[in-house]
Amino acid sequence: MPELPEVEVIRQGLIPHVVGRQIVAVACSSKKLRLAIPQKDLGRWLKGGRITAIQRRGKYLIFLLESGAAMIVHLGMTGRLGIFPATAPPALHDHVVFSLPEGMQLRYNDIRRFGLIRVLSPDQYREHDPFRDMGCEPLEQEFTGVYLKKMAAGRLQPVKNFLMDNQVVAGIGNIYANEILFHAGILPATPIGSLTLARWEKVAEKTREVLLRAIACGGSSISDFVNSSGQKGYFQLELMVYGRAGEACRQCAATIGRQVIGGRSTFFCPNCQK
DNA sequence: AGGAGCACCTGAGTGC
DNA sequence: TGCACTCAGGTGCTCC
Ligand SMILES: [Zn+2]
Repeated sequence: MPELPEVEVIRQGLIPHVVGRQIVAVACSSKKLRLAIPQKDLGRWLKGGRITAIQRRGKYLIFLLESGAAMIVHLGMTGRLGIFPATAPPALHDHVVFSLPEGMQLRYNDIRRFGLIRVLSPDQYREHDPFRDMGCEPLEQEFTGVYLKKMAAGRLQPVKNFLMDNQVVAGIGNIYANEILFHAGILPATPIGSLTLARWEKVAEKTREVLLRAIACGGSSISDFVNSSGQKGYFQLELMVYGRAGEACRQCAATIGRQVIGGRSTFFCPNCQK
């Protein structure tokens, strides 16, 4: 489900319900996500704490607490965060429930349990940047064609793998890597060593455009993505290549191709992308 | 360095 | 109705 746009949509949707509120209680299931849910630390640092901000880094959400502690959440493939009245019936695969004032709850649900929840104490959060190895944020000023060309120097991999490398750019997953390369007019298998600065500038520009447009659309709801209020996004209506193998290109009517690159389904227009 | 293959999970879809 | 198989928005491991 969630790449950068979906995570950002969730962040924005949660802010009015969660920031400034105190967490009255925390309840978790005993099933493990990618790692075990840190039940003890949730009790120690989240329960009774007040959330002062929700930040995003790549596909990670960071909940900051008044105490200086932090909770880091990654949604994996099927993770959801939603706001519900405490009276709403629990859903299958709800794994953590944060009770808020006025009978509301923040619930973490994850069918496949590829998600991740980490709690950092104030000392840990202050002394250790958990994102120090992560690449730059594609919506920040530092993300430019020059940055991409510099990071690509000496590497040979396909441009799609490079864009999905979170140590290069944070937050781009399979859907958006495919879409960005379509709009940039570059075939996904192109080795990065051969790209000129002008083409890298195009990649940077289209990355920003695609991600911002997807956020404005409320994300892509391919099968089950919903925002924190349970509503679907509609960027899937604007997808040019992702999931469209065998269909006609929406720009030139050529047949959209599919190949596996880096173990992931890759879609492209053989005519619009060179 | 980075590719291939696999692992972690559940569920939807397809073909027989 | 069941079974076998493929695929899915992510990450991280081992082996070459
Ligand atoms: Zn085309």
